[in-house]
Amino acid sequence: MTFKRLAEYLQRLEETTLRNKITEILAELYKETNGEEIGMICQLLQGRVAPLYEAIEFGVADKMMIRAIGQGLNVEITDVAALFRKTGDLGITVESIKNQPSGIKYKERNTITEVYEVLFRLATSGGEGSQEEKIKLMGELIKDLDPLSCRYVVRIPIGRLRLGFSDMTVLDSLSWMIKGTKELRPTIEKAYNVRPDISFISSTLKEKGIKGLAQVKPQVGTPILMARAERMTNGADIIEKIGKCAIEPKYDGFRVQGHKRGNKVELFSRNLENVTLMYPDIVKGIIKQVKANEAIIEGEAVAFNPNTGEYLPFQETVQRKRKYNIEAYAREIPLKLFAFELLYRDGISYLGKPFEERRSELEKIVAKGDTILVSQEEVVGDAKRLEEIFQDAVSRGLEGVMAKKLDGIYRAGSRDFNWIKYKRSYAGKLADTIDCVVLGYDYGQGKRTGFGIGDFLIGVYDDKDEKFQTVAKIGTGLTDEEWKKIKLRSDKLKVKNKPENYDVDKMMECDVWITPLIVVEIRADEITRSPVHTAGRVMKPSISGKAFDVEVAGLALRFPRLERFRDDKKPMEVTTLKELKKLYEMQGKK
DNA sequence: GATGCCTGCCC
DNA sequence: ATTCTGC
DNA sequence: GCAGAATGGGCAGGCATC
Repeated sequence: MTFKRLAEYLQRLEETTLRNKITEILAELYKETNGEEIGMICQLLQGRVAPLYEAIEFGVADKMMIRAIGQGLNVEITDVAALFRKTGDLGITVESIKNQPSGIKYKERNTITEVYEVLFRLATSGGEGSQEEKIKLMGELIKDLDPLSCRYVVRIPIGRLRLGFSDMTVLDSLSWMIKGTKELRPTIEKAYNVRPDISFISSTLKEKGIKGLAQVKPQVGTPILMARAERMTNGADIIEKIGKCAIEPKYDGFRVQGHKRGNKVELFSRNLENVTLMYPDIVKGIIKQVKANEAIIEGEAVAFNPNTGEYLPFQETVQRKRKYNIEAYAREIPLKLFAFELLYRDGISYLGKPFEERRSELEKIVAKGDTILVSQEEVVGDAKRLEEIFQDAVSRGLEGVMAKKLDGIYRAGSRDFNWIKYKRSYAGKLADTIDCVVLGYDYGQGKRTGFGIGDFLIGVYDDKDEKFQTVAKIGTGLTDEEWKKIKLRSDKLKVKNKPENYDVDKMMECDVWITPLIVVEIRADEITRSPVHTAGRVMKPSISGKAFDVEVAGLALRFPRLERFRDDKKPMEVTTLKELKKLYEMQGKK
């Protein structure tokens, strides 16, 4: 099949928002392919050339792609960037440049296989000169392909196909290809969950039918898609939703799935990256403490201070995710793994077994020790007790709690109410919001292009410096109507240059600056130390004296979102730097 | 070797 | 991560 | 309620350049 033919299908898909229709069109597309092509197509639709658990990344995003478009079409990079700002989509950008009369002929016969192979080479290129190489490969593709194909070939590496469907709909459509209905989706999904390789799944279905997936079972060494939790904001709702449930603390670390066979252990991140070499302490812990020949367990890894026994904030924990200096960091910032799931053990899959059974089996196979701790849990049947546990968790400095449905299966890859997270920041206390002033905004991408705004920069006031200093950009919490409204209001306040009394890092520069008059109430989970936000930040000369380094990091907001507009407040009444510093200090001692 | 920009991946 | 929206 | 698409802060690491 030609890539052009695929592009025509993608255009049809992009034009409809109806998921049933999308499913049908995809099935129609598959019918035109052979077993190899369907694998490549499904893989490319994920914006990749290999499954997540293979360490093959494009290493190409917006900036590199802009350079590739410039080189491929012989256009100034600044012009490409300008058009991108306007269109909010690099696919549309390249297509519209390509549609301008240029006299350059393009081939129409590139096959999907050829395009896939170029993208694969691009993704596996590395080392000195590799950026030039990637730009060259991408540029040649853009030069060779027709305008419509260019739209999609550019969107694949940057992972923004924007077709209105993703993995789950692809699984539906594979069912549709075989049966003309979605009835095989559960079977296909079950296989995909334990072998998250869409190329394998789709090719197998095409060549062997649904029977081909019968042998796909959890396997040590192949990561299983991780379950995620829905959110709720109070104990009563949780009990009403799932009844009697198990409550566990919610730690602020990162997810780890551990695979053990004999004395060999592999670790995977939530995104299925193989992270075995990064965490030798967890590997040793699993070998020592997990009493099963084969097992797949899951938990949250959190760093702690070995001297005080206190758990460390996320910003320190995450430093353990590294490629170099591993042993030194492991000594300085050791990890504990709070195990909360058993997914597989010695030939038996626990994915479809109720939580209580997974949990009791987990307790049996994890021996007491220093590194792997089975997560605490309490089964509760009433909201009052749930709230008590939640309050206790919060006072211990934890993020909140997780509630797990007692008879719920492990819903690999999906987010549903078998797991519910109840976080501190949902509780809606005034202490978690601050008032800020809008300093500028950026043009949006995709859907937000139409609004002319995608996010806005906010700051607090430092009455000592008499400057506005930044704490976050806001890109969520507004309805479509509110986006349109704030854009209109902002444009009335537009100024040509960044005002003198704005203290903004280069990284946070905005497309449009405005007079500081719009006041917003912002919710966040936490105040963190920031290298790029300027609230309270102090700089010092760098070693060479030619640049500046951060001496005291600024303050910023973690998971910032708009709570509401505060038209009743004046800009001079927003939170001051002094108040923000106080809030930061207070959160340390809860 | 220092710096800056960019990317991918944690949340 | 959070949030909004079409189906 | 699911699935998808907008968007956040901030960490390490790769590569290019000064």
